[in-house]
Amino acid sequence: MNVRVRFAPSPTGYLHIGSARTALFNYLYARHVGGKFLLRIEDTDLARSTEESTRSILEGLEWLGFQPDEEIVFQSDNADKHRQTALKLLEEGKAYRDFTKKEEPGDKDIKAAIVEKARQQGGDKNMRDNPFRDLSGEESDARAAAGEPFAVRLKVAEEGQTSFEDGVYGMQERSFAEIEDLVLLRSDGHPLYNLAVVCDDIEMGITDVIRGQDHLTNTHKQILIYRALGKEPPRFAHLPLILAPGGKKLSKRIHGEIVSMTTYRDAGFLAAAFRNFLALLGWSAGEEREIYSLEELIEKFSLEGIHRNNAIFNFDSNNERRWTDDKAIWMNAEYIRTMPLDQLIPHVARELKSEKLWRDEYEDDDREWFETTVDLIRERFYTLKDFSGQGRAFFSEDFDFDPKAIDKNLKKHPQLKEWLPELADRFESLENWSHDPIHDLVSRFCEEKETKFGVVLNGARVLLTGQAVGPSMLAAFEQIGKDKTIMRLKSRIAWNQ
RNA sequence: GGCGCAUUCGUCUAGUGGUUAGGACGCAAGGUUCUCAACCUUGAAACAGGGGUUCAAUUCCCCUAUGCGCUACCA
Repeated sequence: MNVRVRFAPSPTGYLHIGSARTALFNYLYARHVGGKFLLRIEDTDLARSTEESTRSILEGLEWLGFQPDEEIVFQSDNADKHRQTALKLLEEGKAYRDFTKKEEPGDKDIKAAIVEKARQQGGDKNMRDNPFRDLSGEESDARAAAGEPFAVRLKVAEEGQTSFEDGVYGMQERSFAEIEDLVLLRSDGHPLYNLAVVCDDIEMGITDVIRGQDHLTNTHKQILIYRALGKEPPRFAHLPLILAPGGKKLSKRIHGEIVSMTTYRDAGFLAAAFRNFLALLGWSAGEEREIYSLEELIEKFSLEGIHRNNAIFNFDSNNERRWTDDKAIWMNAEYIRTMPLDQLIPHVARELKSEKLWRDEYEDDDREWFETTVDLIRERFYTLKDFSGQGRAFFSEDFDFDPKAIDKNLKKHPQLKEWLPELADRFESLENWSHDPIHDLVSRFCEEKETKFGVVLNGARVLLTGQAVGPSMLAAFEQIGKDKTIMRLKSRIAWNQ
């Protein structure tokens, strides 16, 4: 049978890191076995679903490169079918009408109220004590005909258990005594999650459900629905969760933007690097290496390599340098400095365009210059943003001077105020503007002034790039070019700051 | 409260009934250097606790602790 998997987010916020990894694993699994990767938007909770969320999720997926193989399914479009299915189960006696009045939510937090109620009921709760469970068909029909509102509940058998072999967690069993007669249809006719998921998964021909471990107990309920419908359930595999530092829940409300995929896209991460990072959060190929291309991930991916324990996404919101996981930052830097230059170039171009630093010549006449420059400066960059930030002076005259750099490398050596313009004069007469002649000239200049090479070069670095750190100055002179080098060495702007 | 899942360096993880418990990030020290990275070398850093089983347990079993999940006419 051809494998068909789906990623099924509910559009109640942007694509967060846990969902992104679920999408990744579904994608890798599908590609590994040559199956299809589908996308379903679970927007049945009209009150909380927004189009904006849907758009944001789609954007996140697009950035990561996970395009669905078939048309996107919107769950709300199938509400009628879900309803029909519930009614069919009702007709067949596999479900029943519950005429209990719907409880209005109290003032308290819904979640807290549920836990409180559960605590009071303890372990003694009889899941089959609903008085309408065994109501006669005639009476049930009559009350419904009279217009009395009802919810539809699945009639779970008294005795027995559900079981399934989870692709990650192994054999899972649950006694019926632990499963309530779950509501399929609300009293307003609205189909609920478990029903909708099962119906759609059947409809879409899903063979493997790979989702977060938070659905582990739902799976038993869903299997009951499959059975009631006379369908064979798909295979299931549940993924460990991604937690915040300290092992706490990673939440949009508390942790904010840091959990959103678009944050990483906008912060200058490469999708390839972030995918790679995500893949290693809860999965391993069992080897001592960290860098994997998408193709390699697809080739090596297997459910067996997925861990059972939750992983912590490490970050420190009080530390600017550690705003997100160290390893993610490292991996992005690793990609930036080691990936094939021709693959990096388009990303840099996009960044420069968005910062208005792009010139069309970079694509034709100055293409070679552009490539060499990118190759030179990428060595110490962490994100694509650095190309328009730290690397700005290579692409524009409009760059800022780092005050610390001025103090440390310029003002500490007041003689540089005379020396650097003098060096510029010497450069004027240099015919061959390339590394070796520049080196010889500077080194003779330093001997003459009886100063260290570094003093002059570091001073020049501040005037030429505005930074205290950067690539080799000799290479920088060459790349920035003779005219601009001379001009910047003579500039007084930095000195006056 | 009930049910379920989990527990190897700070973090991501490898691994085995007998290992100096390996790698990566981060951290520290040193080397290199025009700066900073990169790179190289080195270092600190872990089997949650208690019982079993066994000649031998980090590995198998049980208990405890801790964390997480579920416990809705949410998804």
